[in-house]
Amino acid sequence: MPEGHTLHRLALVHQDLFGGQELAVSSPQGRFAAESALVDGMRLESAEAHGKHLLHHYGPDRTVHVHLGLYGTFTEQPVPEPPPVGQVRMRLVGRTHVADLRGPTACELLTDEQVTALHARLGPDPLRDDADAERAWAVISGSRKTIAAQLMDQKVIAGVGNVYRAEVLFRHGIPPLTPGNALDRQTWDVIWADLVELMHDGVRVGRIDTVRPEHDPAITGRAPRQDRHGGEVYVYRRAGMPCLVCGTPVSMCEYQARNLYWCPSCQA
DNA sequence: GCCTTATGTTCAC
DNA sequence: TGAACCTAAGGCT
Repeated sequence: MPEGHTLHRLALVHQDLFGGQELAVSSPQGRFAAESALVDGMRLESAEAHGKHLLHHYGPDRTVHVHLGLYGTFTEQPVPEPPPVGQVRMRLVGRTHVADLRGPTACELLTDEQVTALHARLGPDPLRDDADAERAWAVISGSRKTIAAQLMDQKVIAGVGNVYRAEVLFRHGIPPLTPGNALDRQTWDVIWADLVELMHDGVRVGRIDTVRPEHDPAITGRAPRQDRHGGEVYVYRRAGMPCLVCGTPVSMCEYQARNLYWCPSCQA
């Protein structure tokens, strides 16, 4: 679930369901109890996302910061408020809906200064209007680190995760281990533009779909679709399965403690 | 039912 | 480099 598109979608949903309302904020599990008391009953002014970080702004020095990590979830349901099921770190209750947060890496109250610092340590986000792709290019093109490594570095570019990394590199035939300083400007422009489009699609649809219609296995019959990431993709988690474009088995290796997927033929 | 794995990050050594 | 965090889903028995 949680790459940048998930958090931006949550920000939109929360803005829609809770924005402008005074919320009952609690921590049924207890681990956020002391801090939730400091925003309980306050009006949610706005919700925003930057990369994989979600921010709920209640007022000066009253911003709740959430990072879902690998398996955190945020779920919404209509009122009335049901008894909490499992470990609910934070619960929001508004006029019409209840939202429960489970298993996050981070759920904490930030001062305005800390919010500023958070934004400052994150790179441009393809899903934000204020994103400056030039900043990311300056870092990438000036480094020998591979494009695969830099796409996952949140201070270089915010919101891209393992799925979008694998898919955007595949879609443009880029070998994952290409050093950043060996990429040409045009290739970077194409990567950025495609991330903007793919990730906006992800926000709209609520899952990651990257396969172009002409390669859709349901149409070409080349391979069964695999759904474990929630959408339809070219190479992510398809190791050993035939490439949807050329039929070569998809490669995988462990790279910097994450699985890296690519087509050895299309991305030679 | 049990085991493995995961779209992520931080911290200790 | 590896462990910790601590949840859910899928595959297996």
